[in-house]
Amino acid sequence: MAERETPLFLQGMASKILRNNFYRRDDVLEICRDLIGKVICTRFDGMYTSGRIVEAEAYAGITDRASHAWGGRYTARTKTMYEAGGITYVYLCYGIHHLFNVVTNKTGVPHAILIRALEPLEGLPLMLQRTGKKPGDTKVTSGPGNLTRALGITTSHNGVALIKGEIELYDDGYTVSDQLVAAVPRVGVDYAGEDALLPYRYYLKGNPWVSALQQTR
DNA sequence: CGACCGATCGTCT
DNA sequence: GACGATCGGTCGA
Repeated sequence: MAERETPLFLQGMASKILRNNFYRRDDVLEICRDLIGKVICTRFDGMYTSGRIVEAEAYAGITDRASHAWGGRYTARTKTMYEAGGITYVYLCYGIHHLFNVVTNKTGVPHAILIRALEPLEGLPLMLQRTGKKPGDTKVTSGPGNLTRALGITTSHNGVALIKGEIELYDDGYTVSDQLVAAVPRVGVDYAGEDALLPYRYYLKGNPWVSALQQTR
């Protein structure tokens, strides 16, 4: 069988799929920052979409009160995070929203990164159809719940490896200087006490697709 | 604008 | 039985 095809827009570019050596590093903050500017592609039932990551949050495992794995919680839901990096962690939030995370680090260390916003690259009409949004609405891929709806990701994709063709991340050579990356507290984690103040939310400064709230500069 | 609220259901206590 | 790593609508200033 022929090698799996490269996404159309990446052909001819100096692009490469992110492999396990990218995800299985120790520093979840470093990986989170590195994800800013990378490309997510999904292909479900022949329907293809892609977008560039402009916002993400790190969840630093058992010592992080904001993480589902805080204190070493190991349940049917959180066990995915304890697997080796390079897979998804997708869970249902508020009974409505499917939130997409990338699992990092090695087996037994439940680190994860929540992808919060994308700049659409390909398949925007399909994203608009999936979300019921109108052309020009930047909320189509802004916010973790909106983003998964646009990409077609649901909890049925929990635990899927990020190199199998359904959900993949790429480095297409687009570079993001440190000057353009902001690090601020995470959204919606007031329950986490002082850990709610940690600057674990990274975003591309000035990018219109970044989800609302304190777009400092 | 900002504050508030309902939706909706899996997960954990 | 309570509570979300959210969103979009409404209401009032």
